[in-house]
Amino acid sequence: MKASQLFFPTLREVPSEAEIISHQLLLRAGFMRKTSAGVYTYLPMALRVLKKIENIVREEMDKAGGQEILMPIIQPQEIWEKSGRWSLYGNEMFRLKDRHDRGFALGPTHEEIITTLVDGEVHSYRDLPLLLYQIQNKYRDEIRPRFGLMRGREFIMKDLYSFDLDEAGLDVSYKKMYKAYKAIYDRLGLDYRVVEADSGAIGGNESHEFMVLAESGESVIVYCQKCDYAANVEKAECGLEKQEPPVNNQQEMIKISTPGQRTIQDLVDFTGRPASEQIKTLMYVADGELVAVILRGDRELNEIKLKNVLQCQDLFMADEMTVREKCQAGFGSLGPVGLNVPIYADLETERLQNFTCGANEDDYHFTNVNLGRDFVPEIIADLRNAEAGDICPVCGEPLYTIRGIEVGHIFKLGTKYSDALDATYRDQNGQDQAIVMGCYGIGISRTLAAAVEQKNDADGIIWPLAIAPYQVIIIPVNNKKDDQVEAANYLYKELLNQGVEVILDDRDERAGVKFKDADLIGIPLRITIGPKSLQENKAEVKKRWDEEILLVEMDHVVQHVLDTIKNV
RNA sequence: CGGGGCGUGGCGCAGUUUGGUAGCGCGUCUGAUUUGGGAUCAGAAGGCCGCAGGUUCAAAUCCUGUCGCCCCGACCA
Repeated sequence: MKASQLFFPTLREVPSEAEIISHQLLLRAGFMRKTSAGVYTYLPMALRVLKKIENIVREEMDKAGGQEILMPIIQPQEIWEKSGRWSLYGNEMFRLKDRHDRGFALGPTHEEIITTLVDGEVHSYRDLPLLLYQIQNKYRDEIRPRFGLMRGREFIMKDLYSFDLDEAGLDVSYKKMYKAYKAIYDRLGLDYRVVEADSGAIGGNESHEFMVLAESGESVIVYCQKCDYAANVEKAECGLEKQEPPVNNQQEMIKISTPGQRTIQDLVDFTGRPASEQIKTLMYVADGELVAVILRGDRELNEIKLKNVLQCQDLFMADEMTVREKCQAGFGSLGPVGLNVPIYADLETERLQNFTCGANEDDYHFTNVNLGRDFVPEIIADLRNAEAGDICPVCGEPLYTIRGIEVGHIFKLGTKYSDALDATYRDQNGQDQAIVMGCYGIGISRTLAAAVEQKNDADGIIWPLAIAPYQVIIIPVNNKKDDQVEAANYLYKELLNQGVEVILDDRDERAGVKFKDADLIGIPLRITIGPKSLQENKAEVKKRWDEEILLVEMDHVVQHVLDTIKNV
């Protein structure tokens, strides 16, 4: 492609709306433009990248036995009501009506459709297992779309659904997908980690997320350097340190005056005791009932764990009015002692001795409080977020944290949807059985953004070769010099003949502009034809991720490029 | 949904407090000189100041409404 013909409107200045680097670069490099909040138009360069990602995904899905289909974006209300999610999905679902006032949704996901389809067409154990997938636009009316493609309201996703006879079959399908996903991210050329994830309310006992590592990632991962353990902090189990329980040295509980001290930090400053010897008390409303949660002062509650322990549908923090009514004290002076709501205690609190907590009276706290003696929790369970320095639940070594962008998620659905939508097959004994399902997603457009987020420098994007919009860009330094133009044209044609995806920057621009643009759009290999090297009948070859400039004999350039592409 | 901010040529912004002929930089177009990291000079085009009302002799500026966009929050007391 000749640059003069290529539609890639680059910007010198950073668009003010873009917050993170991938968003800025994708706009600046002329890959996309915003159409509406969280909705983007992909320009030719981005579309090429998307197609490459899609193709890698497609090949690996096919290799794993998947068959591609294409389901509609627009989905009837009816099937969502059957699965019960028409009401459950809430405001995140785009809803619309047709002229007959019938309800539809723009599909945020496709379990309903595919299960209905399979229910209609699969009747016998002979028809299973079945792996069906699609690459399709999805729609979620996010509360707050942000970070460009990272959290859009329209996005492209690959979703595969597995249908099996039983749990054992599901295990096989799941492992196939796990393997295929690893192959995909290896081929994409991105640094990633597979982490154990929360399968949440969906049910099923196994779930993994595929995380592209990046500073700006929205997910925090804990991982062990010694063994393979890695998990989303939302899921990571928090074990207790191996140290012996403290010797019993319980002291008499004392009430202390703490005027105006509300936060844990206030109390650390005021009492001189570290946050790890304080207890914080959080009040939640779970399915309408007020509950208290206690944690060490330096820990964070994990709401997902709490929700799992409480077995509730609906969970949110209580407002101060509600709390004051029930507890005679406001936030900041709450504590477990004498509290008339059920207490859910984090594991660690049992280890604490003589800790400090609110006295359920404004401006007063207790110190030397002890669990068991001064109050008794309803349940003691793992309720907090994992942190760096926690011990690995597998091998006991300290854990580290790192941030990642969730680009893939696989989980076992079991029979949740097949039960709800009555998708069954007839087994060898003539009995109807629920089909056992799994569901496996990859955010295609998000993967594009994640790649930029991970691979960039001050000059622009650095595409991995496997997904670069073009592999090579040829820049004649001065397109008024016939010998340069001629040499550039020669290489351009030769590379095209070899099937290399190449841009010839034939624009009437100064060298600086062409270099800047080449760096910005992130083409992996750059061939420069300039007067100095051309005199020796050589071209300069530079890798985008490398400073080194190689002088290559004109006759060897094509082979050199082919070798480089092959070896990376 | 709460809080904050912003809508002024394609992009980035100033002008709004104190109403009085709409500006700057980048980009675009023409010409010349240039040509190894976002050139220089000369000239030019391009904006009913988000939209709709209102106040006023006069509104980008004041008032009301509305739409859109961005940021923070909506969990750690």
